[in-house]
This record gives sequence, structure tokens and C-alpha cells, in this order.
Amino acid sequence: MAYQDAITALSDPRRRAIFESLRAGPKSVAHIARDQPVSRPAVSQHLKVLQSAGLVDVTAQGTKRFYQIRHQGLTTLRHYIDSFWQDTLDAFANHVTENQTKKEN
Amino acid sequence: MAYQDAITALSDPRRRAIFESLRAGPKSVAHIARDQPVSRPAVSQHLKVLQSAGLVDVTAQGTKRFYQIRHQGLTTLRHYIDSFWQDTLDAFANHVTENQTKKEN
DNA sequence: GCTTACGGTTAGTCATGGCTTACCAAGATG
DNA sequence: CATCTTGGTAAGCCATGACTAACCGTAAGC
Repeated sequence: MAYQDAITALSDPRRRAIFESLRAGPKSVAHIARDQPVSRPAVSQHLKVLQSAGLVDVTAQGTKRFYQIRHQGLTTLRHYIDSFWQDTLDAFANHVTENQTKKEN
Repeated sequence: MAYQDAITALSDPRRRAIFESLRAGPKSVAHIARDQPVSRPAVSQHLKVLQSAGLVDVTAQGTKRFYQIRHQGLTTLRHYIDSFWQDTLDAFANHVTENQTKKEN
């Protein structure tokens, strides 16, 4: 949902590896698990986290479930990062001008 | 250093709160800790992580140490996120065309 | 000089979360 | 229908990491 969930989801190395493996396109759970050094249930749990973070979505096709990257999740994360630019640059300018005023720090 | 460290550093809610509190400009450790519901050593440890992730840098001024946001750390993180766009869009196009070819999935 | 403020480090505790094993439901295949 | 494949879920184990208390070094201020 929010950017917090996206960051939390991508903070785990294995989850990041799974997410990055989807760069190549949609994959089934078994296909993803084949390239990972952990069990299939572990992959399934990671995918659940990625999905509820809005980073992937699923397309059922028979018993197979294809996961793929969802760009919207990455967009919210990018907005969060971008939001620091203007804020901090303004703040830094203020800090320089108020440098001599000796406020409570 | 790398984007991995930045993501890991920002995955912790408290560390994110500390980092976001620096939007307003450089602050001393005591000043940061004043707004956080944890002890000063805890804040110190978080700042250490943020620093080694390249997200903040320090300016000593007497016994006080002013921490501020370092934009370069955010830049590497943004590049990582951006790197998914072209890759996944290409991959999706391929997947659509190869849809009937029934590859091993 | 002595004392106080600032802040980094260490040791030890406790909660979070990633993993495996076992289990179960549902669609595919004969 | 019986069997196999696919994959989600639960219980339990264990490592990681966030936190506090206690300590230490260093620069200010009297």
C-alpha cells in the first residue's frame, strides 16, 4: 500500500532477489523457487509480502499463479524519495542563514 | 554505500523517523533524540547505520555533532528503482509475444 | 584545575521475522 | 474417479537486530 510497506518488503535480501528475478517477466511460483536456495513455501511467503506491499500482482492460470512486477508500487516509493529533494535543500538554505542566530540545537 | 544498505537502513520505522526529522535541516544528536521515544544511545546507533549507508553525514562543531541528509545516498536508491522500468516493460512485451510458445514456466 | 554537556561504544535482553516441515485445497491428467 | 501438480497456510525453531543501562573520552564553562 504505502511506501513504508514497499521499503520494508524490499529490505530483505531474498525478497529483493525474488523481486528482481521478475525483471525478466512474469513467473510461476515454482519457477521462481527453482532459482532460489530456499524452499517453495518460503518463496510463497515472500510473494505474499511483496503483494500486500503493492509491488507485485498475480494472474491465476489453472493451478499456476503468475507473479509480475507492479509499477505502481515502485512509483509511490519513488515519490517518497523525490520528496526529500526540495525539502532538504530549502532547509539547508535556512540553516545557513540562521547559522549565527544560535537557535536551540 | 550501495542501494542495498540504503534500503536496509530505511526499512526500520524509527530510523526512517530520524531520517525524516532531518528534512527540517541539520540537527545535533540530542536534538534528534528529544523528539524520539527512545534513548539517546539508540538514536546514536541508528545514525551510525544511516551514515554507513551513505544517507547522512556529520559535521562536528565542538562536542556537538550535526547530522544532515546526504542526497547522494538517495540518488543511488532512485537509480535502483528507475532501473526496473525499461527492464520490466521489455520483458512484458516479450512475454506477450511468447505467450503461445508454451515455454517452461 | 574541576565539573558539566555531548555523544559514541559495549554487554546483555527481548521481540521480530525468515525458514522448514507438515498439511490441505483445487485444477490438470490419465 | 484416482493421482499428480501447483501453491497457499500453520506451527515451531532460530538468528537478526533494536533497545536500555552502564561506561568512557572529549570539549565547554565556571
